Amino acid sequence: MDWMTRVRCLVFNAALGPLDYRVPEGMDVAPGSVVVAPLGPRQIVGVVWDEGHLAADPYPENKLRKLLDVLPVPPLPAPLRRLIEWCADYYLASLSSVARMALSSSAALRGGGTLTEYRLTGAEPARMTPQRLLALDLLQGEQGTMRELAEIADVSEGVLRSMAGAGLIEPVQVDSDRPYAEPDPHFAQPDLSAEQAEAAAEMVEAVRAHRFQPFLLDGVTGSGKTETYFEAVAAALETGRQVLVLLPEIALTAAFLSRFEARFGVAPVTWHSSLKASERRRAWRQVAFGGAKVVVGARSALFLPFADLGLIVVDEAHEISFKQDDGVRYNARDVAVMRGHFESVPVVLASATPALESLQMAEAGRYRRLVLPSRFGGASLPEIEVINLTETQPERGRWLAPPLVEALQDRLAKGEQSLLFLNRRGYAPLTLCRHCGFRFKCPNCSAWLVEHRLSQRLACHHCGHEVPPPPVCPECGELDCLVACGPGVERIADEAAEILPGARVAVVTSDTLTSPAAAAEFVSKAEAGAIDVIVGTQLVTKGFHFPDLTLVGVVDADMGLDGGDLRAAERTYQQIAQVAGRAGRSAKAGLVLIQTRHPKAAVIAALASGTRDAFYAAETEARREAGAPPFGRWAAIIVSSEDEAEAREAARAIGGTRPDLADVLILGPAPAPLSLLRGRHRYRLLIAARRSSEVQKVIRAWLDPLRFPPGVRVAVDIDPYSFV
DNA sequence: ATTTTGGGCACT
DNA sequence: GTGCCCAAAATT
Repeated sequence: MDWMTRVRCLVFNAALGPLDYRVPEGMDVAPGSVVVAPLGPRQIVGVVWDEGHLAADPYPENKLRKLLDVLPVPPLPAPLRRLIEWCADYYLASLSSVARMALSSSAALRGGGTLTEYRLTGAEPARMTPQRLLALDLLQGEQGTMRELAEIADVSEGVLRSMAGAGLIEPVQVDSDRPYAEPDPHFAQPDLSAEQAEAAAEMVEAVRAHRFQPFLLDGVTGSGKTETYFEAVAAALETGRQVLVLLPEIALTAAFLSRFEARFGVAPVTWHSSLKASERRRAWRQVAFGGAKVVVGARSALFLPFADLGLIVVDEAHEISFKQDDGVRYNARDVAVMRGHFESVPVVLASATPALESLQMAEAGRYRRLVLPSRFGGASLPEIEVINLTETQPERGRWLAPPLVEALQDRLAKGEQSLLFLNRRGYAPLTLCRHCGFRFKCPNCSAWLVEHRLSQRLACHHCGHEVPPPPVCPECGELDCLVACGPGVERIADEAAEILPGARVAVVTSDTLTSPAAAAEFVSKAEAGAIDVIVGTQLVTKGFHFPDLTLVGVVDADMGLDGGDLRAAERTYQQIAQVAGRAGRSAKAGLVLIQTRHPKAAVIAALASGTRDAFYAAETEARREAGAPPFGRWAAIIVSSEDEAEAREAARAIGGTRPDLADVLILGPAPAPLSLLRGRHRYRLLIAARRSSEVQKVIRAWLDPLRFPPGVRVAVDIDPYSFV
């Protein structure tokens, strides 16, 4: 492209718009090329963008500087460039901040590199030791780094090093960014039910046609959604294209990986924030070069530069953790659909409890709804009963009511597993002094400190602030006067252990399952029957399949209902329906007991009677009448500063220039419910607009002219999920 | 964001 | 005039 003497680039600097550069003689660049450009005395990474896509006056020819270098990676593909533009426009973010998410491995951009792996030479050992015998046996056909081989052979690296010295093991130089083993679409053909086969066929057809088509795969818990969409994955693999599977939690990947490997012979490539730099680099490069066929990842995987994408799956698509709440505030579920649109590939949103927005899209004919109405393998859905806490109370100082206690004792006696669900980490959400009434509060946030007995800490769940529990009250100095108020999972676990002497109780939260390895260990213990009672937060509500789990107790069904959140009822429904779905997944029937003070509340009644559609219909009507999403467009403007007065003043200034429009209602500014978060004082404005209004345009025109002191941050949240 | 510049001011 | 500090401008 030697005609292209000048190009416009996105540069990775949040404060700068697109910049023009001259292309030096002999340099080959195209839209999407990742380049190094001079900026003042420095060098900066940028991406060559499409002619005519970024509005700005052309920079005078005589002031242009030359690009310095093109980095050795494929240019970002056009569908990804369109996605970046769409995200920046829709979520009111800068192009460079969105583009940065696509270049999320700086090491990958430079490329190249080798590492040394080792394998058996097949030589006969002159001297044999027990360790060497073990290694020779277990390392047959294996190749890996010293560390990996030591792990496989269960011997120390020293043993292997001596074997290398004796010529039993030889080094092999390998490309550190080599392609991954390819999944085999025919490795293990599953037996699908007629329902599953029918749903799979539709998805497979869309994959083969390379056609944009969103699917809402709506199947009850235990209906085999994963096996069904695996057929679409297989179809994409058969045509040589790549697949992206998004999961809401890293904790779920362990279970997913083993199911994937059972179906396709090898594990997929994983992508999440805790990858090491070298793993991240290899994954990024192979996604870009096409040597990573199936990537399973967290929401950030959405912006990977797939060479030839054939399918996107969003599993547990209703999960609110797909909404990113800092930096670029995007919803991965919605961005996935847009990426499918730009890539011309189908997008599968799989869930047993779809988001109301997704159901509405299906209703409107925009998404194709595929229904799996029954559990796989003849298992039936669990029976659900409500315990009315206003009539049937737990003993004083306890949280489990007698019917739940009896059910737990019964399951323990039968050797079956139980699951107690409470969406609250730690031992107790509030600690106070019974002498003077002092309450432990976070110094950086307007929140109480949560007692964690396992780690002996009082912790803030918002900013990570931690202190050891003091022996005396910090206010009045009284000894032994601190009392824990309210239950957390740790406290429920203690109670379960008291009620059920000898029972093996496991607490499962993000505090205890800190890594995929820890998650895998929990799963294998639970599957082996080494756990009688699981006490967990939302982490245990989905993805797990324990055949002997027959009782689920919901400790406090009302917890999520207060707070006046738009999605409170929907979220409560989803969480309880999901956790209920853990019960009775195989031959033995399941029972779910829901403790509530509001048995008549619509969401509880719907759960008890299994009338999901009626609940969703009523909730949809309520949203329609309120003009709430998906029938209206909502947005939030969050103003924050370490200085309270400065934040208030900036919010007031924004409020003072609000546009006056018929179809846009603007509320606030008001202090945010969490008025202090991580040391920043926060104010917010809420914008409720008609669906037809161009709310992004309105907000841009409103905020663009305003200037704020340094230290004041103004963030816009389109389609907000968090109202704190 | 980072770097350069330029103005105002105290000091010599 | 020189040095120093801070705000404003420029970066393609």
